[in-house]
Amino acid sequence: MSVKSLEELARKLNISRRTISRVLKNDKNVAEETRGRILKHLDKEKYFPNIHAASLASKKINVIGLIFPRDTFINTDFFAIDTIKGVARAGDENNYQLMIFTQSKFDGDQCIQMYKSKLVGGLILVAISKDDTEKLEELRKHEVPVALLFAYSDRADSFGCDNRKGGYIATKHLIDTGRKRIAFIHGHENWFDAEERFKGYKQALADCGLPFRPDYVERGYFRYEDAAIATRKLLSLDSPPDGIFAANDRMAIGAIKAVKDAGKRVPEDVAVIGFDNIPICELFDPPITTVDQPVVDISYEAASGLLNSINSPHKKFFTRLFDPKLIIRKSA
Amino acid sequence: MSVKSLEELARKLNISRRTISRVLKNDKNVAEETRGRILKHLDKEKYFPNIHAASLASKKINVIGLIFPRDTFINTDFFAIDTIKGVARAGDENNYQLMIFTQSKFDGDQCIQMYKSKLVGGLILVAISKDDTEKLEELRKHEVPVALLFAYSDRADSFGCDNRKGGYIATKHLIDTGRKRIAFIHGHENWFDAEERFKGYKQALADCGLPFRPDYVERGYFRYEDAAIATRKLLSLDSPPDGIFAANDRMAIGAIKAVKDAGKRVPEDVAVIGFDNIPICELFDPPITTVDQPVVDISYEAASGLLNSINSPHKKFFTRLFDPKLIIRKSA
DNA sequence: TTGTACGCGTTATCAA
DNA sequence: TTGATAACGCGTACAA
Repeated sequence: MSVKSLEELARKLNISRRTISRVLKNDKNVAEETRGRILKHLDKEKYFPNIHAASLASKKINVIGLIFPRDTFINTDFFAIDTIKGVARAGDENNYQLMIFTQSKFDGDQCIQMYKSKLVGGLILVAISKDDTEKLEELRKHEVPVALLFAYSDRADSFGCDNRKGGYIATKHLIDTGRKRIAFIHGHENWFDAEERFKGYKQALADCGLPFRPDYVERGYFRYEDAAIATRKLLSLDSPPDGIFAANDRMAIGAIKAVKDAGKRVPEDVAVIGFDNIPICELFDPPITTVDQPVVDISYEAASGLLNSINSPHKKFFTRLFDPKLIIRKSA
Repeated sequence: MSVKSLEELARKLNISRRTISRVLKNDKNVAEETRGRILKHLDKEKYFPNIHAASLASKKINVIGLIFPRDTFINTDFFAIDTIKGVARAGDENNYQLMIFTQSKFDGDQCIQMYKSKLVGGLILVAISKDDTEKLEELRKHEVPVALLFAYSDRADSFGCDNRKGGYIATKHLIDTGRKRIAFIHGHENWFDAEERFKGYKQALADCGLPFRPDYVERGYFRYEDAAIATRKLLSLDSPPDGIFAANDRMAIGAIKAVKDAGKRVPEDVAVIGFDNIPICELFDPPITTVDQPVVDISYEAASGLLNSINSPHKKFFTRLFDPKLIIRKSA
């Protein structure tokens, strides 16, 4: 018992489309008697408004897109779900649907295409690299509403974790627990987050009067194998570190493995702290001390921000940083 | 330099909309000279067809929906990304976009709503429980094209891993490596997968002439804490098991922890095998032997199957099972 | 080979 | 309070 259009309903009830539309939209300008009659029919007739017709006529789009470039998946897969949760929640609350796109690498033209063809009303770009950030200019020209998630630029509203602070508190924790020779395992070049964590690391060292030693910095490219290699290198130094801050948890795991393999103990001989608080941290042996990013919250705010800028476009962009949280477990 | 409709383009070129539409659709019935002229303009004018107008006119929808009930996220989060990858790939290949919905619990009405309102052309339902499977009848009545992913019913095409075989090879591996007293840590009631894995477990025992002992079966509800409790219980038996097959990796981790905490070694004293091959397995200490489901492939096929049934609806449904693979690491 | 004109199912303006 | 009617932008049967 379902009816395919307002028109059909209207004919059945001998009432104009417009009036039915009014009751559907809760418009008050309808006689109670008429409203009742329509509602009763609506109950048993099951009418589903055609979204395309509505969008076409109203020029409104209740869909936002979430873009995951696949080449960054290596770093984002573990929080993709939390991201989706946060964005979906904001969407639900505002009656927006969520469309997900995974691109092999960030593709600005495709983004413009999706917007211009009215597929989406705006886009959330997840963890695009510094290079990709340049391409935002193009999107801006086309007035595509955009929110950056875990990426930063002055060409779009940006949402992320205060990674510098995170790097600071991680390093500070190592210092506070008595470590004097603290190494840093760096992530990718051109990656905002690792860069900021590195700055926090250096700042903490400086604030506490510890020297910054370039030989205590190795690249691990966010991968645990590379972090293990980096760690072996660090351990073979004349004066090996007694604390390691890895720019993400995956690398912390690699570091811990390397330390163990070298016959040393974590945290007694070398303390290791990570970043991200991925699920494995809690289950690992030893449980990994790390820095937590409130991914769901950040994503929720990014989506809310996007919806906001869809409804009231602005030219002046902002960056919103969320506080990271130290999670102390056993590895440091 | 962008033009908002075919109409506008047509006026600029003094050519009818219909002809432009023809070159856009690669229709051959266009004079080469005309085609060239149009293409040249298209280059600089940047025209993006309005998707809603197209859908409205053609009655075709190039969007499929992927539904994740949140109450099952505890078991699905780790493969959600792989699922999205597989589905997105199938979509890309067929020019379909992907829309994602996370429902707090499976909501058939909302599914019907999305289909009837033309938001999506079909749906992939991920890991809905046996109970929810009942609600499919309603979707069928409304002729919603549906593919079940990691769930099974004779009311819709179903795609998943051959969990019984998986349970069989996991148990068989324990037996083959000399274990005689093999326990099973069960998942949730009403969960297809755990049930099937359990059947495989029993089958393997039977085939190898080992007795099935009800006291060797404990529920772990897919959670690692509960699995740890279950394991403690198992270890306190008069004749404790020397091998444990946990219905998922999360529980395998709990089991391993409990075994270690009891002062025993894995795998020497108790071998532990899991299921799913989640990322942590490889990184865990010891690395966890488990059974891998080809999640991306299964998802890809589910999506392809859905697209297929959108284009040629069928009343007779099928179930397609994919082969699991034993991944031997150190825990068993 | 090209073009006309109607239909798709809404929204929204304006008049009754 | 209600109802014609014109958009919205594209697809397509049919005609030229």
